[in-house]
Amino acid sequence: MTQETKPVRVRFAPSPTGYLHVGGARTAIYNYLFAKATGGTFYLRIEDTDRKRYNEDALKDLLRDLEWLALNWDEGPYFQSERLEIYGKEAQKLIDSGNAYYCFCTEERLQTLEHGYDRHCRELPPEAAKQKVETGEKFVIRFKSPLDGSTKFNDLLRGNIETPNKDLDDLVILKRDKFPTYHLASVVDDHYMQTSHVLRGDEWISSTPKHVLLYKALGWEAPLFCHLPVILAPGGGKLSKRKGAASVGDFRDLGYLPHALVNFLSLLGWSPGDDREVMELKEMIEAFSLERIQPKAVAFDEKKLEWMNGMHIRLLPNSYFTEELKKLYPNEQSEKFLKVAELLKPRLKFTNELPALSNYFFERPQKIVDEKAKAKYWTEQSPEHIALLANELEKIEIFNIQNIEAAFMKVCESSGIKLGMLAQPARLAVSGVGAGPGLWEILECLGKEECIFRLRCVN
RNA sequence: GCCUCCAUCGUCUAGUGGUCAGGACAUGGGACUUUCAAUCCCAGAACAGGGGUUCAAUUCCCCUUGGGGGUGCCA
Repeated sequence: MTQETKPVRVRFAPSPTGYLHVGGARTAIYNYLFAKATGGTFYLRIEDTDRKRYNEDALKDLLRDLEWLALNWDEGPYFQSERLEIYGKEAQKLIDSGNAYYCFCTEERLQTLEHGYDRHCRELPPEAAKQKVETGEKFVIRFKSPLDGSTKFNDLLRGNIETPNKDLDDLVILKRDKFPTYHLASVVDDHYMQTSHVLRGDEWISSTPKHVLLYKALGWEAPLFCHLPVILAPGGGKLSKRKGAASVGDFRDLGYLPHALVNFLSLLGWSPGDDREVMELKEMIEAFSLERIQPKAVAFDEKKLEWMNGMHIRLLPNSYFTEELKKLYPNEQSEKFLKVAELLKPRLKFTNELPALSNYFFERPQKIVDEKAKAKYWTEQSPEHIALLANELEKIEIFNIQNIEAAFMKVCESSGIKLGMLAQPARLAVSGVGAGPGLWEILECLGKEECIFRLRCVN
């Protein structure tokens, strides 16, 4: 009841140990969308409590990737490694209240155990334990899980989940190096940072009862939980680099638009409830609700992502492409950029295809590079036909599409060949490749002088 | 092994007791006859299986099967 009236505060809490995977990105997206949809706050927290796996580059990449995706956080990043004192204090509170205990078991001893920790130190008298601590013996602090009864919580997607306490172990909350484990750190932070909803991957479902118990032992109200399904590789199984791109950085390098990725990822496990798929961020925010997330694990279909990227490329303003072209060809005059942008926009699938597809508009092709098209369309008579075409084009006064087409038709008629056998060789002569925008458009864009030069050059 | 979550076309999904089970990607075919795209049209394609509950189950319950996750001094 009270929780419903609490302001929404959600977080993305990655651990800087590797690249930001699409699964993590989607978790971030859902947190972001939920915050924006409810007028809440989205904050970033870095869970860097594992000193062995900490990776500075991973942290940099993570921040860069989130920024690239435009998932702008309202607060943070907060770093758990800077909050050690707080966790230590809370762990001490749990000791004092009898909800946690010191454990002095060595790693060697733990390794001999077959089915997890056997609660060996649980019944050690507090005084004895205290003495050991004071003499400098190494220890961890474990949570004292109840031995009977059960713990339940309400998952926003799955409803009630109840776990018998006998299945819960005495988890470590403070490690030998005085760093907290995820369990303690996230509970403490989510409390003090007033997190209203915990939206995280569903690999956390089985630890949630332990977290609920921790909240209870600390006398706190637990946030609402919503466990998000995982993203699987196309054929099923874990998503990994081996099975294709898996990290946000990979997709950026492949030429995907950040918003296309965000749009696609948001639809992996969620739908707006109608048939909309290609959506602006604003639309997604307006349509977003937790209830519409599916609990089912989903497969990553890169073909659909490709399609969606194309859709978003077509939605981009022409100015995006003219700016890119300006960067690629700084010495060119700008009125050409708009024409090229219009011609290329509908046939781009990836933004990084622009250099290769636009090249011949600005630089003369050295030779015909498309051997396949050449084999299909180029004949012994082609140079002759192209010469006739060049002559015909030369006569044109107003070099526009209509007149260019008429010139082609005239050559076809006079030499009795099909249009394809003239147009394709001409395309190869002018652009070096066998595929692209309409030939008349290309020629018009190139201009009369340049066209004739290129055509005559081939001979 | 034990615990736990999940289950609609190949894939992402709509659906919440009575629907010709809808859409999208992908696939196949067609149109646009200079190419490649884009675009438009058409087609094939699903309720995992078995029990219940009900006049009626894709929809509710149980079991099986399949898949995921957990079982760390990793997150």
